[in-house]
Amino acid sequence: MDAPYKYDLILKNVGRFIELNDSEKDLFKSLLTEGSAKRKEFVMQPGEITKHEYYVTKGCLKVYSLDRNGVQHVSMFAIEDFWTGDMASFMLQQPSTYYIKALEDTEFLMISKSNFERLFKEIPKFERFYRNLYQRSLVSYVRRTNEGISLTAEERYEIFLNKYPHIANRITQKDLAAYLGITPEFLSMIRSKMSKR
Amino acid sequence: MDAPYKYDLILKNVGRFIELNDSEKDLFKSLLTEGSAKRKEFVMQPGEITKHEYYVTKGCLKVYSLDRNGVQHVSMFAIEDFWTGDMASFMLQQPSTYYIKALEDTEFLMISKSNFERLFKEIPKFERFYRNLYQRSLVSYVRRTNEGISLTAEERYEIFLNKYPHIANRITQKDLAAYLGITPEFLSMIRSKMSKR
DNA sequence: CGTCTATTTGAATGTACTCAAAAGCGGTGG
DNA sequence: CCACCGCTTTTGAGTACATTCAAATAGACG
Repeated sequence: MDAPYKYDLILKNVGRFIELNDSEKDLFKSLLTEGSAKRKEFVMQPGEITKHEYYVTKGCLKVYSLDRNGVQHVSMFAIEDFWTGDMASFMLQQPSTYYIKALEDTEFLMISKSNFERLFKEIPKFERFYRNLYQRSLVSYVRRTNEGISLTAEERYEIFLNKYPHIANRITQKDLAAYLGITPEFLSMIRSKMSKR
Repeated sequence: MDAPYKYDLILKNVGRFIELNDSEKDLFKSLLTEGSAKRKEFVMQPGEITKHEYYVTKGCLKVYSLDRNGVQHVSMFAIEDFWTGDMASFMLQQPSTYYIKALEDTEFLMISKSNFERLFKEIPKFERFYRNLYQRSLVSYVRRTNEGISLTAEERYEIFLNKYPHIANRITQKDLAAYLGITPEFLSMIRSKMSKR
């Protein structure tokens, strides 16, 4: 009951932007690999050349890097129905600078670089799918970039809570602080200040 | 000698990711409109529904918004060979929150929403072009987002100088400060501190 | 040349960080 | 099922980064 469900989920995701017939669906599915990671396990580490893009079907992944002072910075949290990975490393096939770690027992589907290319060759419609997917991601990253340089930590925290309440209540404050770009101590202060209102 | 050059430029840009034959080139060109803006002139203002995506062939555009305190935040500077616009507004056809203003006398090519759709219908290869274009933009926005939350203003300033020296020397410090997300006064301090080393 | 805007400089303030220590909470083994 | 251990969260004091406001100076454009 579990295995087919994964594919229903990803096909529905793809179906937002393109329509596939049965043989195309089968081909697409055949280009995917199943993967999983237990809580606290790494899916990827810096130095590796990213071999896959990931689509999470269950659980939660944290994509992050360490700066030269050893401080974590979270690029994104990927829960069910999220695509993730290190695009720069995947695209250019150069060593990644990111960690991907499971915050919960997690299941995902992966597509390798070569199957990604093959997908475009066999079913050109997928160019359209990814064009749309990236277009949307771009919109949200442009927004997040602007928020990062123009808003206070408190404002960014409130935006995150409103936009991703279902993520906020699955992660620790420490990880959320690393996503917001502030220290856990400061996030704690913000919360106590906000609760007094 | 000027008008044809514009199209050579954009065809070369497109040629990075897809190959077009002559009739495809002609069709593509026919879906573009030429535009221009004098220094200090607005190309777009908040409240408008973005009708076009822009490709700059000469000059420099500043894409920015005002926060509730009236402070400018620059999303990007677009010089020759840059694509720009307000993707969110263009994609969803909802009112923009951005200004686009010419910092120099600027010339650009535009593609309207309906021609954008038509382009995909007539020459599906363009899905691939924009898929690649957006993929690249995404990589740089992911990086910029991480820089915004993890680096000091001084570090972000140095990165900008190294990455876009040709832009840095065309814009004012005030505009650069608005891009970095700091006040012009603070950028001035950073510069004087750096020059003392 | 004059005017308008950008840039510089400085003092006072606010936002966010560092370091330290205590309190809370969750998972694990006995 | 309880007790312990390790990690997260809280709290606080002192500090660094960045802003605000004000005023002087420098530059650019008409």
